[in-house]
Amino acid sequence: MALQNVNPQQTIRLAVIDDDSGFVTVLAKRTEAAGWQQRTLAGAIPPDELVAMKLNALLIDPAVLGDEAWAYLEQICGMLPDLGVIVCSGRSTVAQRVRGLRLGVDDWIAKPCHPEEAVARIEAVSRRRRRARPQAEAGPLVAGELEIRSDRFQAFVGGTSLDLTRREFELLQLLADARGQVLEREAIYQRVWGYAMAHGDRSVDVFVRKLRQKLEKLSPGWSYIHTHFGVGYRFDPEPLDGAAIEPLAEPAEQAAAEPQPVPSGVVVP
Amino acid sequence: MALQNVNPQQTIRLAVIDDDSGFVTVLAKRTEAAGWQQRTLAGAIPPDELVAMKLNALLIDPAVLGDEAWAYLEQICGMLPDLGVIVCSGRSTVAQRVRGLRLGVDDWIAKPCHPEEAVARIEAVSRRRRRARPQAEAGPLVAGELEIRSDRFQAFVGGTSLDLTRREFELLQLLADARGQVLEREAIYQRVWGYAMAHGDRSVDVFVRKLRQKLEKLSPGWSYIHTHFGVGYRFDPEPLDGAAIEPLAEPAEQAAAEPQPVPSGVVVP
DNA sequence: TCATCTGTAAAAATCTTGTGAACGCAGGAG
DNA sequence: CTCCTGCGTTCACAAGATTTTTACAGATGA
Repeated sequence: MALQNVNPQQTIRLAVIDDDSGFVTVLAKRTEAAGWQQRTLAGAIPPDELVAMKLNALLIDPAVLGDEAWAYLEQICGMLPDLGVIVCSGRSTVAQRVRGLRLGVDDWIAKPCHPEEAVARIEAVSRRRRRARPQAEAGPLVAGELEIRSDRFQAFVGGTSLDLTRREFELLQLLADARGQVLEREAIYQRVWGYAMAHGDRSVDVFVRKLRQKLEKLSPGWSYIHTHFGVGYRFDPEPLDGAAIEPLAEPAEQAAAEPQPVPSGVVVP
Repeated sequence: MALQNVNPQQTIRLAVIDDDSGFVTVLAKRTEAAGWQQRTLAGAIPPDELVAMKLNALLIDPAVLGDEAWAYLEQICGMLPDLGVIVCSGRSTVAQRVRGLRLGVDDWIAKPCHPEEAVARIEAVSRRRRRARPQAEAGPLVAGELEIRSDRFQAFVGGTSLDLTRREFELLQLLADARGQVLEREAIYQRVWGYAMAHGDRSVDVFVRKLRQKLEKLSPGWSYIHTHFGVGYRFDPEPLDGAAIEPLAEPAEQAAAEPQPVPSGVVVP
């Protein structure tokens, strides 16, 4: 049970890259009052470190970064589509602001700016994540013979653990939460790994294989993760039809005649 | 292979509530150039009508609404969580902007403002909104016996999947979304493949044939894709004339068994 | 009737996915 | 401090699926 849920909204995790100590201090005061977690960064931080901070928003004054500001913004926005990026700059031209917004910046504020407005804009940018996430409280999710317990970061079949690693569990949970919906690889990667998938990355496939292995080991007779060629994966527990039964009938006519359930473990295009 | 994806995102549907005709006109020019669909509204429009317009974003000058502006903004933002709302006002105080942003407004621009920046901000807001809710809304599209489910990248007839590949599905979805409108090959190719069609490319024809095949297999008795000689294709589900059907025995098997030379496409002069 | 345009089918070219194994890294044990 | 072990990442292939190309016959409209 989460006691720290003081704020019905959600506590926003904010990082600030700015050397205007006055502004940063005033801002920190406000955000603290709002129950946010704020951290000030010295300069350009590698994207993966930002991921590790699990930020909701990043406020950045490009002046701090000098010439590398544009490149950094582009990198950040490209790799972390879920991170709200707000630029807070001194003088700027329309062309600069347009360039920034096109790059993926969510909002561009002019300095000096009232801290209250900055807070409101950060909030507006972060607002999208309001999607109900009752996962922490929701009871164990049961699917087929599988029981997914987010409180244990583990899945079980008949009481025995699948021994999933963290990534494996997160992937399984994401797929299972999607409830029969096809998820594209990019979307999966984005949500599990936290940043944009590089072209040609096969991590998702590899982890799906690991999951399938562990699932089949403890729950043979069920098929859980289905491949959609050219698209992605879909979670949907299906009992494997006793393969022993009817290997005789002709598949073609049968297929045309009745709305057969998708054959087990089959690749659905 | 030139990947000049003109439309990385989708085309944005924008509505404007503003009586500054000069600004609106200039804006319309820019948005049109960007391939967006823009519409100007006279005043406060009921939320359900806004829903019907399937908008991505709404640009609004509160001055047009007078005293009801705040109430209207609150109503809109509360009822249409998927709509990006941008306020573009004349003079405004920090308190007003903060109030608006807290209400749910996504961005607040000061007038006069460069139309290019307005466009960029609308784009930024739409981008964020879109990421927040990938595909939850689009309910299944039903046409004739056909049910197109974008959450599964698949179409069904009576619960049975057509087993469409990704391209086939995208083509079908494009045609079906066009609702009875004739689409030229070039336009189809541009939107499904993402780049310009080379002269003499028959890909569209080939995929239309594949679609027709799969459609007829599961839904004989209906004609979905119609050819317009020298132009392109049009999606419009029509029951085939009763004379042709009426096989006393099982229609499904029969249809599946022999590839009847029935013209798959009704040619409309 | 002729020049095009479209429907079909099948071969050829590409792209995707499943899989096994090597690699590198970080934390824990000894 | 070094060695081991678990975990995540990347690579290389093979097996398949899908897409593109090609060729030809049937349609269409002038």
